[in-house]
Amino acid sequence: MALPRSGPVRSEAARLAILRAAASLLTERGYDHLTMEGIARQAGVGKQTIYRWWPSKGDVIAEAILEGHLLAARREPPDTGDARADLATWLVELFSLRSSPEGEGLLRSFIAAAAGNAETGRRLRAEILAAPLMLRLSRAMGVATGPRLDAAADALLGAVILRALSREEFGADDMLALVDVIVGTHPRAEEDTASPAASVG
Amino acid sequence: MALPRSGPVRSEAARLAILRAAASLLTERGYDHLTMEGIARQAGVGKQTIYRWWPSKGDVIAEAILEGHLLAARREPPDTGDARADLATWLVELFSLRSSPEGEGLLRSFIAAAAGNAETGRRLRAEILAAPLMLRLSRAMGVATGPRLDAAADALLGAVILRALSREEFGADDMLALVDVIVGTHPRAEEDTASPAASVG
Amino acid sequence: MALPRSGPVRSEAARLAILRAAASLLTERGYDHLTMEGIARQAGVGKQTIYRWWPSKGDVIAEAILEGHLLAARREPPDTGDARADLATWLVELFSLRSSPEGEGLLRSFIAAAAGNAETGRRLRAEILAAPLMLRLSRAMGVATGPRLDAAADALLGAVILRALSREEFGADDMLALVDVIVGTHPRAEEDTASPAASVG
Amino acid sequence: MALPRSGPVRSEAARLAILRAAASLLTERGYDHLTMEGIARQAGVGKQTIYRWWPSKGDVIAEAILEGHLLAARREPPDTGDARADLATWLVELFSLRSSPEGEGLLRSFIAAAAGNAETGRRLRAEILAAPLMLRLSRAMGVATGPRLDAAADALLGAVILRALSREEFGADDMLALVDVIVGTHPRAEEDTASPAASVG
DNA sequence: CACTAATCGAGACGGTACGTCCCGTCTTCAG
DNA sequence: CTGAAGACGGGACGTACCGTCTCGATTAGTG
Repeated sequence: MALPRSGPVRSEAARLAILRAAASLLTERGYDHLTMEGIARQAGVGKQTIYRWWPSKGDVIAEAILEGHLLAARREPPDTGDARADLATWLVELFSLRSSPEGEGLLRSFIAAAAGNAETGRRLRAEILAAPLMLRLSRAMGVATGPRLDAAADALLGAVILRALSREEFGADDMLALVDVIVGTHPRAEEDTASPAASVG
Repeated sequence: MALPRSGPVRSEAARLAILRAAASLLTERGYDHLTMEGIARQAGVGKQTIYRWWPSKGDVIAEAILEGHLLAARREPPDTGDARADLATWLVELFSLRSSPEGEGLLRSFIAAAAGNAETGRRLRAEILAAPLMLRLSRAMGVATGPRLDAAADALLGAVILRALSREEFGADDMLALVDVIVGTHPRAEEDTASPAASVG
Repeated sequence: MALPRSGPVRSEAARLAILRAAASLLTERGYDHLTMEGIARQAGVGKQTIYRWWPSKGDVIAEAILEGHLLAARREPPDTGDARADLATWLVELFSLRSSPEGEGLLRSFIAAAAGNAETGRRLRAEILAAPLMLRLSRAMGVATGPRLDAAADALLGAVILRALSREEFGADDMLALVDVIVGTHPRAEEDTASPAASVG
Repeated sequence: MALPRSGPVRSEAARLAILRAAASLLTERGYDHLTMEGIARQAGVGKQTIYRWWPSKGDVIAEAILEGHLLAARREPPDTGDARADLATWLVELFSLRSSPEGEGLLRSFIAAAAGNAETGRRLRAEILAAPLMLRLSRAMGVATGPRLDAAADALLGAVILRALSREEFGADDMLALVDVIVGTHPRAEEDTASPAASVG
C-alpha cells in the first residue's frame, strides 16, 4: 500500500509547460543547444521541478515525444491504396525533418537524443517511429507480423536515419528504390510496365 | 597562386597527439564526455592549437576516424567464401561496438558525433563504414554497383545503427535474417532474374 | 518598496572566503599576479560566485580593503605626544609596505588596483589611508578641518605614493623633512621663524 | 673594442615603429588593454623583435616616455612671470591627463605602468615629470636645490597623482591651495587674511 | 484548525567546460 | 644575423550550464 502522503500533488500545469517548452526548444534550436535552464526559463518553472520528476534531459525529451508534443503531425501515415508508395511518401516526409528551417535538423536532434539516452532511443524506435511504419509495411509486404517484417522495418527506418546522419540528399526516387530493395520488386515484376495490381501483394 | 608565407609550419607532432588523444578519449569515455580541454590535456597541447586547425570537436573526430585512429581493426572484412555469412559476421562485429566496456557505446558515440557534425556524418558513412560493407555486399548480391546496391548498403548499415540506438539486443541470427531480407534468401542464385516468388516467403 | 524575493540568500561564508583569499593572495603575490581563478580556487568557490557579486577584480580588492582584510594593523596611528613625529612614523610604516618580502610591494599593488579601478581608488584614499592621516595631521597643524588640511593630507600621502612608485629609498629623515615642508617647522621650534635661511642650505 | 658582428644591425625603423605604436595604443586604450601582440601588429613588426630589445612591456613604455613619444607637448612649462601660477597651471594640465577622451586616463595608465615596472616608475618621476616641475618650483620657492625642494616636488606631484588615483575632481583653485600649502603663502603674505603666521603654524 | 509535509518559483552554490585572448618562446624563411 | 610572420604550450578570462541546495509561499491531507 502507498505510504500516506500529505501536501499538494504534482502540478499538471508545470508538467505540461515543461514538455511544451522542451519540444519547442528542441525544434527551434536543436538537441545540443537544449538546456535544462532554458527549459525551466521558458516553462516558467524552477529547475528543481524538472529534476524532481525527470532524471535527465533525455527523459524529458522521451516523454515529450511519447505524448506527441513532437512529431505529432507525422504519426498518421497516408493511405492512397498503393501501400508501397504510401510507405515511400511517409519515409520522405520523415526524412524531410532532417532539414528544419532553423537548420539544425529535428531528425538528427532525435538521433542525438537517442544516442545519449537509452529511454529516448528505445521509445523513439518502438513507440513512435516504428508504429506507423509497421502498419504501412505490413500492407506493402502482405505480412502481418514476424521477424522478416521487423527486419524490414529496421532496414527502412535505419536507412533513412543513416542518410539523415550523412547529410545525403534523398529524393522520392531514391526512397522508392529503397522500398523496392527491401519489400521486393517482384510483385511489380513485370508490371514496371504491365501488372500494377500485383504491387499490393 | 598562394601568397608565399614564412613562419613556422604546422606541427605534425601536435596534430597526431591531438588525434590520438581524441580517439582514446572517445573510446574510453564516450562522445559526450569528450571535451576539448580533455583532449588538449591528454595531448599535452594548448587548446588554441586545437581550435586553430579544427572548428569543432566533431571535426577532430572526423579526422581521427578518417585517418584510422578509430575503427582501424574493423575495416578489414573477413572472407570465408560465403559472402552472405561474411557480411553478417562483419555487421555483428560492428554492432558489438554498441557496448564498449565503459558502457557508453562506441558506435553510439559515433552516431552522436555524426548527428552533431556534418563532416563526421558524411565521412562515417561514405569512407569508413560503407567501404568494407560495399565490398562484401556486392559479392553477396552479385552486383558490382548501382542504386540497388547503395540502397541495400544503407538499409543494412542503417538497421544496425537503429538497433544500436534503441539498445535492442541483436544476435547473429537476427543479423542473418536482416541480411536475408535485404539480399534475398535465395542461394544468391540466378533468382535475381529467375525466382521472384521466393523473395516473398 | 523592494519586491519580495524568495530563494536562497547570499552566502556570507562565500563572501568572506573570497575577500580573505583576495587579501592573502594580494599580499603574497602582488596585484598583477592576482587572478580571479586563483581567488576562487583559494576560497573554494566557483568563479561565478565572484562574478555574481563583484564586477571586477578591483571591486573585490576595494571591498577587502574597506572591510579591513588588508591594512588592518596599519590603521591605528601611534600617539606619543609629538604629533609631527607620530605623523612621520605612520608614514614611514605606510611606506614600508612598498617592499613586501615577496618583492612585489603591497603599496604598489594597492596603487595598481586603484589605477585600474575607480572604486578602489576612491576608497583607498578616502576611507582607509586618509583617515588616520587626517587625525595626526590635524593635530600637527593645529587645524581641525578645511581645504588647507585636505591639501596637506594629499601632499603627504601623494609624496609617499610617488616615492613608492619610483622605487626611491625613503628613510625616517626624509620623511621628517617632508613633514616639515608641508606642516611647517615653526610651531615646534622657534627656529623656523628665527633661521629660515637654514632650510635652504 | 667591439667584437666583430655580421648581419644587419638593429633596425631603427622597427624601433621607432614599436615606440610609436606603444605610445598610440597606450593613449587610446589605456595601460591594461595594451598588449605586446597589439604593439607588434600596429607596428608591423614581429613579436620577437620587441622581445629582443626590451625585456617587458613596461620597458617599452619607459623608453617611449623618455623619448618624448608620450607627454611630449607637456614638458614645456609656461612662463608668465608669476612662478606660482605657472606651477599651478602646469599641474592642472598634468592632472587633465587623468581624463583622456577615451576614458581610461592617461595619467592613471602611467601610474599603472609605474606600479608594475621599476624602470618606468623611476624614469617617470626622475626624468619626465620632475624636470619641468623642479624648474618652476625652484623659481617659486626661490631655492635652487636641496632636500626641501625635493620634498616639495614630491609633495606636489604626489598630490596630483593621488587625486588622479582617487578620481577626485580637482580644479585650478584647489591646485592653487595646494601650491600655497607647499610653497608657502608668504610672498602673498598680507592678502590672505592678516595673520599669515597663523596659517603656517 | 492547526500541523505537517510535499509542491512550487526562484535562484545561489561549487563546479566543469566553453571558446577567446595574450603571454613569452620557438621555428621558418627572406633579405 | 635580423626581421616579419606566426605556431606552439600555457594560463586566465568571463560566460553558460550542470545538478544540488536553500529559501519563502502555497496547498493538501492528517490529527
